[in-house]
Amino acid sequence: MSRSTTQTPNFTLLLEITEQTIRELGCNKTTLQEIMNRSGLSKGAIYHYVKSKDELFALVLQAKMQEINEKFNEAVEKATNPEIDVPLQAITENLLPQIVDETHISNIIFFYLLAHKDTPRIKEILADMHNYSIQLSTKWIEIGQQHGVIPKELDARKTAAQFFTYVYGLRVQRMISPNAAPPVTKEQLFSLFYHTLKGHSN
Amino acid sequence: MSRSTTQTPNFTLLLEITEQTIRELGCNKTTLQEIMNRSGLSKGAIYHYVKSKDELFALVLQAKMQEINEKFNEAVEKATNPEIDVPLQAITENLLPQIVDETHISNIIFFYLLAHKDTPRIKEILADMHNYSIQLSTKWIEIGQQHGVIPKELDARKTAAQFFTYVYGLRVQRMISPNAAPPVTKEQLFSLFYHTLKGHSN
Amino acid sequence: MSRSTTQTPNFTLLLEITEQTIRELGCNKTTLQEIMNRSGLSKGAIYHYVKSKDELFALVLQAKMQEINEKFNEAVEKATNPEIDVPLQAITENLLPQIVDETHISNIIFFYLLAHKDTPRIKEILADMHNYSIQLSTKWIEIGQQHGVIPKELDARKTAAQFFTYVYGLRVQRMISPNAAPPVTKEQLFSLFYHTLKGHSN
Amino acid sequence: MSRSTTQTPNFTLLLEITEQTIRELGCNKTTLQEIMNRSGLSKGAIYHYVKSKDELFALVLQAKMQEINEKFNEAVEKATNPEIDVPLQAITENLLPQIVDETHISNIIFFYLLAHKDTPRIKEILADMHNYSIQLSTKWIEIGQQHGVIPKELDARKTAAQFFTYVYGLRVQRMISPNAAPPVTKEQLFSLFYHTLKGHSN
DNA sequence: ACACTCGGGACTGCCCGTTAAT
DNA sequence: ATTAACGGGCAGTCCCGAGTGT
Repeated sequence: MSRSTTQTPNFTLLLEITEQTIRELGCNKTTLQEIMNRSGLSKGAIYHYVKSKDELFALVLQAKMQEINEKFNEAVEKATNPEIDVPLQAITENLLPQIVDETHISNIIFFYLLAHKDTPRIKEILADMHNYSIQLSTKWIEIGQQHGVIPKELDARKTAAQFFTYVYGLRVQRMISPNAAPPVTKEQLFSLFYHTLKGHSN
Repeated sequence: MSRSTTQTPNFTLLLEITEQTIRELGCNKTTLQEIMNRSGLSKGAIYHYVKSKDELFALVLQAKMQEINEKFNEAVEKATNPEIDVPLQAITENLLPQIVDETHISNIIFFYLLAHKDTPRIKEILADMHNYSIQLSTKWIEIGQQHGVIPKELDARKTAAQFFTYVYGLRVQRMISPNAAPPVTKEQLFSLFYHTLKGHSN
Repeated sequence: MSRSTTQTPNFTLLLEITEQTIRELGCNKTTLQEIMNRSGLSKGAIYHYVKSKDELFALVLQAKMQEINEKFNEAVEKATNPEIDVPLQAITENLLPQIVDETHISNIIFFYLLAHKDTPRIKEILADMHNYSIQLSTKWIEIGQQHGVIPKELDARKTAAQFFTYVYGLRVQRMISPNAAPPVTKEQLFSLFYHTLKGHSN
Repeated sequence: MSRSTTQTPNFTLLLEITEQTIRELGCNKTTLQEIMNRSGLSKGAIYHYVKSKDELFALVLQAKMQEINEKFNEAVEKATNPEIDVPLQAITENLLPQIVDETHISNIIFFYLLAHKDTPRIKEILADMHNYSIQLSTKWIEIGQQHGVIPKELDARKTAAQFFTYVYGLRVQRMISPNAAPPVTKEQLFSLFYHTLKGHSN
């Protein structure tokens, strides 16, 4: 899949249709047949863009991550720009929930892929996704440290990892009992985060 | 499936074979055909005991939980018996790792089922499993409180839930990057646990 | 199946449940499982009364025929009793429609069995059913002849056969296009019948 | 299924094999497995051409109808061509028996489908088949009227419908008791036909 | 580069019927 | 007379690749 391929209208369509279908039917019931019907693309066409159904799903997930990344970079730019006074907490309030509270599609795809991790390609994508998240989070902590909001002696990367452990836990819990656990509030998340920070040097 | 059915030799065999096969091939590649070949049972026989492949997997998981439960009860009996001086920590050391460090089959099945939670029956089993774990953990905390090891003002159930959130997170992380995250040691787990206890009243 | 068996409460129940289920779901979707669920009988119990699912269906059909037979005999009794003046036409008007206009279950079962006639047992039952119908009809014509309503030179049996050929045709047509063919009125049927009578000596 | 698909060698093969198999084993015992074995086609290949086993059978039936249609058109051409002197009766003698005396496969498939008419698709095909037959017959009667062999005051379509009712009846009877009812002779059929014509205006 | 038809093979779940035991 | 346990066949679904055209 070349770079240029990524921008093909049909490929974009494919991704959108897939996302929409997963949203409606869930991953398991989203068959190639359904995607074919909805998109008008043929099986051959789909497999021209993508090596497997799982990879297709993974690409949808990646696209979602891209979006978050862009928003993050914008926020970072503002935060690091001394001219603009954006407290770190603002980032937390706007951005973190998106990462955590993924009731939406990313979460569904994520756990679908997790169950298919015996496919090497999937495992790889999953690991990438994880590293990417950690990276994002790390950077964010570092900025906090620069601003003096987070103690500088912390290992940013380790802290990020710790934090994400909890986030994963929250996601699982939400999947198991969606109503039992109320959606995480900004406040909870924030306090949790600082708690993680202070607690462990691990 | 009546209670008596559970003890049928063939049913026990079925569970064992399934467990073994999952261990070797993973959930996705564990086909009914393979189980049929290995166990010598026919498809009809299997479906006599079980309503679907997913339910079969879920039953293996439940059986594993049963084992843990029994061990737990034994431990509790010793812990509550004043004659026998078994410090609470012993439970933690022996039992908790089993719950958390499930590199083994339970974890694999768990995440397989999580990806199939759109099947109502599976969702149900998953919720049961969760509640069951929380229950176990709650009881364990309460014993700790009776022995004065754990502060009595804590809400045992909430604490247990908190704790398990983290445990789930650990499991996910281990699945994504098995080598990145080193196996959780007893000490870590114990400290984590007490940390959770102290931290939140949430 | 002994004679006594036929009166067993469970057997009666079985027949009723089956009939009801066929009425709701049609023959093809009426599975043994469904009948088991509804009746509370186990598979073994059912197979104690009946040799196969097809035979079960056939028995329901036979039971229906029994009912018609009884009504017929009552009518015949009245018709042959000189004291009671019941014109032959009364029989025609009340009884024939039941035989012909079987939008109801008998028709459904009949054609279901027809498609399974390669099973010797079914073929046999079907033939019985046919002969039985002809017999009934023959007797009816003969009564008509005794009363002078039907010309005596007709071969009652052949006429009955001819008549039924047409009736079968009507049933098929009704199944293929239920709305196209309007329900046969008493008048039509009666005229058809007399027409058949007059027409062929064949 | 596009028009071109219909001429694919494999599709033609599929139809032929299916027909042959039904001829040998009957509809119920004609399994996909058997067709796969005989044709060498895979299940995927078959389901590429056809949506279900029933549809496959229906297509065989349609193909048979096509054949009759072509023969009919040839005959019609000769009959309407004043140069060629072909009495109408010739058509009747050669063609009608084919329609009626279907001891062969069409009849078997027809009643198989009739028992599966709860599938909407099948019901549709069945209705088509019926209309098609009526159309054919209607045209044939009209030609007869033009040639002065059949009284012009008859409603051709209604007469055709009446006629087919009887034909269906004959088919059923033949299926129930093949030996009881001797194969319909040309003479019988012809007489029946004219009888139908004269009798009803209905 | 892009698209599609055709085809292959694996797998699940369903369903009917049988048998051993009681 | 009734049940649980069991066997095995079948249809339909699905993912995917091979070959073809454009």
